[in-house]
Amino acid sequence: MNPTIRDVAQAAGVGLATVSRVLNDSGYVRPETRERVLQACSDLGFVPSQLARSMVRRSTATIGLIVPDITNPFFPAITRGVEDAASEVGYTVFLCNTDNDPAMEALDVRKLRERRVDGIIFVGTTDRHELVTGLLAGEVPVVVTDRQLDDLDVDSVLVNNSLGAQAAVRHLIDLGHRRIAHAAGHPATRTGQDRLAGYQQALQEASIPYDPSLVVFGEYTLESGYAAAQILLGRAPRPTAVFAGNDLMAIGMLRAATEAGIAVPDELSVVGFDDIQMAALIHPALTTVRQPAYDMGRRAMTMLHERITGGIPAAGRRHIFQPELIVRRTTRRRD
Amino acid sequence: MNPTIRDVAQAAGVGLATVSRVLNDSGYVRPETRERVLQACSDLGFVPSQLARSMVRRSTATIGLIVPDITNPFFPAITRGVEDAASEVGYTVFLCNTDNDPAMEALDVRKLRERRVDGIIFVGTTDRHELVTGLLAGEVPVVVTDRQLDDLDVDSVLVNNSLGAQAAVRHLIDLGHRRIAHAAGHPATRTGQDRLAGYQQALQEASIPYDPSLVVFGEYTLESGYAAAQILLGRAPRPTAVFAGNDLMAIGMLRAATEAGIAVPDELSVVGFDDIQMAALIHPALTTVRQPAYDMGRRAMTMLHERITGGIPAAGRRHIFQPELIVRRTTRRRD
DNA sequence: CTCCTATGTGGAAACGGTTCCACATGCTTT
DNA sequence: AAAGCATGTGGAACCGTTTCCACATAGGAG
Repeated sequence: MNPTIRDVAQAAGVGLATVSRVLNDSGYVRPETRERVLQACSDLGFVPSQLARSMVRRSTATIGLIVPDITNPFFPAITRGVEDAASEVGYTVFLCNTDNDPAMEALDVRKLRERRVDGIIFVGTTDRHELVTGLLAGEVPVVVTDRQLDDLDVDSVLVNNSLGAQAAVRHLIDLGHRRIAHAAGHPATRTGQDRLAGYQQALQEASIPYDPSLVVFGEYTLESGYAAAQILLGRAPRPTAVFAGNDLMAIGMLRAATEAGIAVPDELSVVGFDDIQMAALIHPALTTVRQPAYDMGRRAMTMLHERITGGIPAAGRRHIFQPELIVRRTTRRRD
Repeated sequence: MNPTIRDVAQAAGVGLATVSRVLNDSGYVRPETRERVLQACSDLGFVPSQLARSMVRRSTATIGLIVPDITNPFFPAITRGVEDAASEVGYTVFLCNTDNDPAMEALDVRKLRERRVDGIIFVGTTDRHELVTGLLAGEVPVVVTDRQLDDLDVDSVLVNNSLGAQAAVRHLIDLGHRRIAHAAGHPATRTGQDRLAGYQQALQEASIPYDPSLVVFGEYTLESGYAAAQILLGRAPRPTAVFAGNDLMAIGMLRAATEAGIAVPDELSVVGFDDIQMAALIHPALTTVRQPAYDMGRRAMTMLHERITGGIPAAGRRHIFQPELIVRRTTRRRD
């Protein structure tokens, strides 16, 4: 059994309150007494119970991080950013995977509330407004990342998806492409909608008519990118370029193109979104739109911390990162 | 403020103990009473405090997962395995990144102990025996994954690294290679040592003399693979094949080879280790030795759970997975 | 010399649950 | 009729901290 503060007090020949004071560096303690207490602590191998502390302090120095799937290469970087920023302010993080399953999300939120986390960061989860509003109503600080909840007054860390998509498509247009397909993300996600909107916007600016038959929806997975490519590359005349909803889909499309004997970038240009580590490593290296995932994680955590420690106006704040086009080897001028 | 069990009791017109009983499905409660209590719970939006529960139950249904860096593509799969298995038995997991820094590890362990986790899973962390023995002495259940601590009686989930390395090198030998280099992992890690030993063993079986100048050590990173390649490909005569300590290093070597104008697999065969997702996606697709990361994570968690709930003999158990050679496109018969 | 303040210390209540024990009721068994 | 048991309920102690308050001492100010 773990020794308690009482054991320490007895061993050091002092009262409970005194031990607590040296542990927390609060109030007056004679240096000599402090020394005796510290000695007793290490003699007994005393490890204070954060549980007991949390009960009375009504805060746990703990946050919940809800991601769809840590195995998806976009999320580890965000997670790491959150973790690092959390560590710096003494917080520990609970990790939850939901697979975008609303039931799972609700379960995780419940678990986190029972554990009395000081706050929750949602990253790229389904848009279940009720969940978040419930949290907000219960006065649980929340930050949402990689997902825009428009009608909700919640702190968010976002990337300008529309702008990123525009940059990607403009790049293709600048290279002389006119027949540009889009393998979009899930239509129910704001992220997917915004990128699609950016795609349309860029086309419009270049006076290229929007052709719905060149847009197919997927689920941000490699497989759905592969499937989307099979449809899109079958269109006649075949598109000369394609903008994918994310890197994983782009890589799936690359694969489909290779199998179909379509050379990239010679016969087909491809642009992704995210700039996951893999993007630079595949062959040919993927042209993509970079999201600063690590920094987004960090920012989400610092925003959450500010919200937790108060002093922040009640209104939901938004931090919007600007995406950046990274030109590599999957795009090429059309001759 | 959150309503407490007392508020619920009052609202339902019953005693505290009764509320507790319906919450835990324990003891006798009249169905009608149960209904009233449940109603009061949802009326008040009552969320029980796991903190208070944990204090008296002396267990938190919480575990700590310590990984070097979630950003390293081998770890998300393990993490997911742990998480899934943990969820299934009602546990929540604290995630800690250490960057293999012993000081960070010690800090994280301390934090986890203060939080009174029911157990800790170490994955691929530095071999700080003192840390683990300290935990064991303090009767904190521990499982170690992806790291063999020989002289310690601790539960472990391992892969037969030596066997995997042998399979890789034998594959190269079967293809007619004789001058086979090894870009080894960090020499201080058991993993690195075992793979090196497997490499040597395979050479010996084929009566190929061991040439120390063909072995260079790295750190399991892409950069160190790149650096290792620069050294190894400079040896004369140039090796015709190389076995890398892990996939990341292999990919770094691929890159170095490409830059040096050495064609893979025509002029150089490369084998990796791990079979991270990326391995199948790069070009040419990487021949490698597969570790079942997700299953290793799952197994680690179930072992930990068995240890926590007791009934397991005191001796440290080992679960050893067999690695599997996956032949793709970076290896080729030498003509 | 008294009063006040700074310094130092200990006791007890509180945080929100679980669980042991006592007690009440209505049957069945001897 | 008394005893025993199954069912149903409530009170109080306890888990290990923090924190408020009371109290003690010593030195300086008036």
